[in-house]
Amino acid sequence: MRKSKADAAETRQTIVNVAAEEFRLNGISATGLIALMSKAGLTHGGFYKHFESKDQLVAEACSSAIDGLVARFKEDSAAGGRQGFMSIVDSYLSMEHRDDRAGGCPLAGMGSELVRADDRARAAAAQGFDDLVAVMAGSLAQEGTAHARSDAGFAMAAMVGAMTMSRLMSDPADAAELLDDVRRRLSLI
Amino acid sequence: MRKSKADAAETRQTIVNVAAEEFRLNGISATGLIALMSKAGLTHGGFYKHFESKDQLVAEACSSAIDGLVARFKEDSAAGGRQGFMSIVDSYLSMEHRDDRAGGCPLAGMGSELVRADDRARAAAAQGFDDLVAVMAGSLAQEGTAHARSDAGFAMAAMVGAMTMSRLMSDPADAAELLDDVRRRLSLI
DNA sequence: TGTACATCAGTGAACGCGCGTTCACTGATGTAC
DNA sequence: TGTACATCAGTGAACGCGCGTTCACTGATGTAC
Repeated sequence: MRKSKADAAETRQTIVNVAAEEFRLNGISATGLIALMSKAGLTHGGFYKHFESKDQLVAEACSSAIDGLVARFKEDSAAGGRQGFMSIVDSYLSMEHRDDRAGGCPLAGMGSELVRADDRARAAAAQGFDDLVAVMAGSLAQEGTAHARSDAGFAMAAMVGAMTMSRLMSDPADAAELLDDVRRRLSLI
Repeated sequence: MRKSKADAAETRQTIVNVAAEEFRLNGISATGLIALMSKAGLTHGGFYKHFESKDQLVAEACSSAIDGLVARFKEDSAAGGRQGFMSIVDSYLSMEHRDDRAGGCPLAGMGSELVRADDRARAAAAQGFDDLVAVMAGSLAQEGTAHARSDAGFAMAAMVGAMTMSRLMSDPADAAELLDDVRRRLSLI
């Protein structure tokens, strides 16, 4: 049942998208390829027609998820300046983001697993962090903030940590309080 | 080959200690009980004489690692005040900590995995975050800082995020730069 | 204090299961003439 | 444009392996008398 090139490319993209969600939701090593392919509407045997290994998929799924977040950062900060910067911060540090692991920031969703991941995945994550920081720094620089880059790096690290820690807390009120504290503090940068 | 009560208690503690290291170093789901028991100098069969399940061990190992870190926070901040606070920050955001995953902060080492872990482990991690924040807030409060608690929560979240992100970076210089930026920023709290 | 027996920490084989990966096969797509 | 054939996306069974967990067994420890 050979599929057309267009169909095959679409299938491949579907697998990457499903993987990006599942890895963020359930973790990388806890997500099996059989369940993953089944979620994508396929049987597992065809996996290796698209990817050389699970590690390669991890790297691509990570890149894809990061690219999506970078795009959202750009949308959020369209206004530019301090206002653009704070739009990113507010959107990132929201309870909606906390409760949407599957669609949220991959650095918060898979952070500690990415540290141990394949070189390609780790490199993609590190590059992604830089890209996100660059978007934030871009907004800050418009205001002439002296240390836009390092301020943005600081903010991004704080945001990833706050999101991860907020998800540990069982009481949503505690989570909201932490996110709020961090949001308020970052507005003073 | 029954062992004395004292020996058995020591064995149990050894397993928890080895687990706390291995989980932080290699991840929770990537660490198998057979390898873990072997590292503790035992065969795997005896595991269930001490723990009811792997999940229980995860929770205990997490608590144990957190307790160790809380103790270090207290030592570091013995001077109290802003100086005590910054001693914690400097020690946490060091390259030595970045390169010592096995002995470092469990929130940074297993953060995204703990979010998905057993309720007991997640609760232990959340409690641990609170405990660490409490120590930092204690130091800040001595200076009469108005919002000691929320400042400490902000600092802790930023530290966990910065440590995790710094470990993604392959170039140690990049990692050091991020840690330094965050350290400098937190000194301005 | 000495003896008989129950307890149980630790051993090592075994369990069912899901993992990542491979492979022979199918049949529609793409290509060469 | 029509035909013959090679390509290859997707299927489903199978692979070896390591996982968490169970269990019969061993023999030193702990306890009752």
